[in-house]
Amino acid sequence: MRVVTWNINSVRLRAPSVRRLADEIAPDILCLQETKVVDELFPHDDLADLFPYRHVRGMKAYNGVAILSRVPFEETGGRDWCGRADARHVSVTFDGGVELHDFYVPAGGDEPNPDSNDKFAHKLQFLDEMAAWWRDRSGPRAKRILVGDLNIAPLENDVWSHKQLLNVVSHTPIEVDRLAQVQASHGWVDAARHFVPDSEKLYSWWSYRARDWRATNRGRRLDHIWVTPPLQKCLKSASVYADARDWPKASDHAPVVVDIEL
DNA sequence: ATGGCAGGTTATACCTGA
Repeated sequence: MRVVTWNINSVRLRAPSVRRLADEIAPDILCLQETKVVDELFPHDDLADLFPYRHVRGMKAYNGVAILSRVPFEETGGRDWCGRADARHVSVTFDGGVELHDFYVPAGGDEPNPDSNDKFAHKLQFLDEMAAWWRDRSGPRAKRILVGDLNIAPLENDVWSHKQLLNVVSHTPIEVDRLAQVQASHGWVDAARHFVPDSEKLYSWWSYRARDWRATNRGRRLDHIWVTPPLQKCLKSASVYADARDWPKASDHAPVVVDIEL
């Protein structure tokens, strides 16, 4: 089973890129973030032949998440966080009981100070609610997968310069600590780092602002795939499909790919 | 050291991204 997560930065603009991704790497399950479209206008017709099963939750202009699948799922869910109906979470349950959750964590604005920056306060609250929710959902033997744009690059080699990004939102110690609490709250295993050692650079996002993103390579690993301990031994491979960052009208995020033997 | 880009909007400047 190939699970892919991708911040697509507008699913209507890039529906053709979903087709190309399907052609090139054939995901069984594709989780999207920043779809930026209300459910009524989601491009179902463009994608139904590739992914007959779809659970989408969007809003106008901002955020929005979607799970597209070649294999059926039984139940669908997703909840609001921080008291806002802002389309940042959907979930599905597959035959056999494997749960999949797709998140889009708030970016957090510019200034890493929750007292002066409401967006950063929102990000921290979102992470705290996630940690509390997963802590309360007992069942360490449950088979669960959590994917998404978590908007945090936790490790030193998840960014191009640890020192230069220490005070930049996405890599500040306060966020990294909060994300570690989310991870610890349910025993989540970082699937990408299960295969790529911490000593090795690994990114999933490169800014649009670089003239040549590949040459400067100032990336960050903001997109993640986590699994619960019972699925750890099922992990077969993990990678970032950076080729997609070079496609015409590319998203600034590249897809993250994990193969799991379910 | 700085600034650089992109998507969406009852747009044609401004918000958000990170």
